[in-house]
Amino acid sequence: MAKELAKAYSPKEVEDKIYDFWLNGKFFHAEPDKNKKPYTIVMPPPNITGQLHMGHALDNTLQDILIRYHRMSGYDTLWVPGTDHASIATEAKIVEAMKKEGLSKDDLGREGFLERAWAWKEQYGGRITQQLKKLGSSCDWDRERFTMDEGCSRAVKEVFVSLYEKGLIYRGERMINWCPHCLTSISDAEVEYEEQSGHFWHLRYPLSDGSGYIYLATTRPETLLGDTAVAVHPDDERYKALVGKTVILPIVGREIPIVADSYVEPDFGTGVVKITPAHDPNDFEVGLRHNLDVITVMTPDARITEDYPQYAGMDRYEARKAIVKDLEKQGALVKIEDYSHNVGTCYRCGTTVEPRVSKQWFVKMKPLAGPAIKAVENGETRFVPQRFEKVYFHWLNNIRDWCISRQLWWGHRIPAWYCDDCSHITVSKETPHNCSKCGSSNIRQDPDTLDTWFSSALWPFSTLGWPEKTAELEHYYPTNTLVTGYDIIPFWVMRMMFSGIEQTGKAPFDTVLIHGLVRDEQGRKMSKSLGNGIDPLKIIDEYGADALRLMLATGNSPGNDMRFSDKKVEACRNFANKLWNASRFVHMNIDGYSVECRLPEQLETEDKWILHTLNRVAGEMNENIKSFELGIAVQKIYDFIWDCYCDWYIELAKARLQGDSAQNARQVLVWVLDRALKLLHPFMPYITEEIWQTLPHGDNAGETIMLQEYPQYDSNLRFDEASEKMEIVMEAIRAIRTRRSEMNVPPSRKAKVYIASEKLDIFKSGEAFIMKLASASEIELGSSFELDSAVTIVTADARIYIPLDELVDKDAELARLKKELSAVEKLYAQSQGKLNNQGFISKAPEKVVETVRGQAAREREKIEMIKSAIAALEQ
RNA sequence: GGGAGCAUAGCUCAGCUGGGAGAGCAUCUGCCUUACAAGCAGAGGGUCAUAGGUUCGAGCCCUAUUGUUCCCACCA
Repeated sequence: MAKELAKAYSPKEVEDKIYDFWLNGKFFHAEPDKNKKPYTIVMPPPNITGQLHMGHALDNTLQDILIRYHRMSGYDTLWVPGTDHASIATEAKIVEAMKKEGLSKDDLGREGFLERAWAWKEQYGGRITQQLKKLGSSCDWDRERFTMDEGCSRAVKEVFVSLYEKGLIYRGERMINWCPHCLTSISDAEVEYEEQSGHFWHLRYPLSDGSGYIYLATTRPETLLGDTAVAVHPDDERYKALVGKTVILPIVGREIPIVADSYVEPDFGTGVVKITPAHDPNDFEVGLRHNLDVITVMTPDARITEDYPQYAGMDRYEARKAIVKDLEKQGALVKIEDYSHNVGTCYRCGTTVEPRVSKQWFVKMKPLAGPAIKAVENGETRFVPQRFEKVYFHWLNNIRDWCISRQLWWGHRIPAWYCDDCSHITVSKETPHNCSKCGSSNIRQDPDTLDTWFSSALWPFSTLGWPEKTAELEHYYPTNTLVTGYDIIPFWVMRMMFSGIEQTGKAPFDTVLIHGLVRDEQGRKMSKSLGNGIDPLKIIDEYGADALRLMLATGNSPGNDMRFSDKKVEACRNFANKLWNASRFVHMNIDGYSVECRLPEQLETEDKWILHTLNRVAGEMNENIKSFELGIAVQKIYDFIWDCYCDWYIELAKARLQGDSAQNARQVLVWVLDRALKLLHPFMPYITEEIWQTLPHGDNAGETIMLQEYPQYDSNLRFDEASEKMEIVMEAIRAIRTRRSEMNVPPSRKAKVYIASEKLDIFKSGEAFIMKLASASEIELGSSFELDSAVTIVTADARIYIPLDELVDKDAELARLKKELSAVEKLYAQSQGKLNNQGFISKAPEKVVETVRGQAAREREKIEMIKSAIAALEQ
């Protein structure tokens, strides 16, 4: 059922239609099939608040390529899509939106707020998945999940309780990172450090005994209010005598001890550090070692507490100014120095974090990290590229306990209940009514929720039904490939690894394919604040999803960042159009004839050449894709379609389509196109499907290219000899074209071509092609010619003459030939040099030596050809 | 302070386990050759950052250097 194809490919008219066709056909859907090997990817769930950006586009393009490839290669292929509730990011957005209405969380209350959050999820949660569909993502939408859906919630409780019972989750008062804007704790991984310029305030604290001062410097004078000691290094001779004495804290007037602690670097500054255990993680540690008081001087939103009436209510920075001023008044300020240092900021809102002591829930990491490290060390899971192992190992080796409680409402509520009567903590999967210890019914659930990554860490198995032993879990777990950017290895990959191993005994995937960032044209990170983000949907709208996908897949190697540019997408769009027009050509020549997608029995040299080439490409592509060299793979089919199929085979076929072997040519045209489309399909799914639909197929072909068998290398399609013959003819054609072009002879000016060669049969069979593709008016073959004046062209296999009399300058021809001769002689000398080198002959592999011998032989032949051409010309 | 990446044509980048440097874009020339001007046929353009080393042979491996980007790190 052939149909008319439009003149230029128009993705807009095709893509949505095809996507619906795929959806209606349920082609993306997977059911566990024990007879097939599974191939599974779980999609990194985008945030429900998110919009599709280039990073998603890249991530999902790579996944879709792998999924489509494996589906076509006969695997039971499952791609699980879904979204993440993204507790902190979503809650922040909702709070922001509420603020515009003059509402706060407390106005709505927990219930009201959650109602609103779910409504938000309903409204925006589907947006990004819609956008993913535009890309052509072939995920199983019937299995779409959400990190807060029932199944995931159940898995979260299961894991929390089990880790708690094993003693791997505990509640404790620790120094944590606190975001004064989001008003919640955040984990170490969620702190981003940035260089900030600030000051170094040099202060002096008077010794209590009035014997003098101790000098120190700080970047945060406002924390002075909470100082409970001053520390020096135990070996520091300058201060040895002072240890054990006390100083009077300026402004506050508190008497605090001078302690000795090796944390202090004697060489830095004065070698004295003020210790504020409540507001600095190191000071907290020092405080523990010396039993110091922990005095919190700031409220959760980083204002000074009521305990210090002169500063109460001021935020950190106002307080800093005021305190510096007061210090100056008291004469405690010695000097101010400019200083730049690293400051931790909240990765969501950018606010400078405030280290804070508070009671939180933690996951004990050491016991979990070990097996996760081992799984990569022993190859159960590997990183591609391998170097990212180092990032992974580094994080796990230096990991500290994971703070998992968040002072947020949107998220999985911590399944812990506190007893008002006996203060026992009841941790349970089911909501308890009584304290598990004293039986009291006065129990209250912990108001906090879990870090959003706690649920995403379970994603590879929670989405497959765990903790139930479902058929899905059985069949599809462990999953195969995890595709993600290097930036979330510490957030997610690592946590999925230890969670998967701890809960299921198996690492959640065999391969972690890491890709880089998509940057803007100038190489900058795309960001909202720079406003340099490029909307993938706009690009799809303008150039088509296939063009975008091709651009993202090409010229990009695993783990490396890439730059986005319209120019590149345009080039990819042009390729789509090229393919489109090639199939238009095929249609023009098969429509009206009865053509099957089947190779004819009688294959011509050019048929064998294209089949041979395509076959090689198919073999290589399979290898490349298996080793995740997707960019290399797609480049090969791109080159094949454009350079081999369009620029050569179609042109060669034109010469035949009028003659006796037209029917055979039609079949080869169709067959090769069919195969090429299949090879290309994972990369450019829409256009390949659209074209494939219009072509004749074999009887057993299904209704979609998606489910065709991915072409494999086939030794029956190897035609070395015919290919070499074809290359000889092609080389002659190229050589003639080059010479004509150099002399500015337009194609319309045909000229007779004389070919002198020992391989006349080859040129004889290629006559028609030389006529057509090298603008020959007539061809004469012979062993040698004597022409008065002619353009001389030499290949390794032939001397070719074109009598373009008025364009020929005999001396110039001679000069040109001599120049070429010396060039070839130079090459020949190089080859001979190698062959004369005993080391090369004895140590280089036989294959390489053979190649060089071949080169030398061809160079030798070419030299002979040129020499006899020169001789002929000189007569 | 520790670690990693990158440095190849004017630009953006490929180059898989070492075996005679590639693509796209840009530039130049000539073409409406009946699928495609989003095209066709050609051309020019590279001491593969620098210096050593290993090897019969290095863009690729080793060492050092320079430049650049990123990640990690509690020097107040």
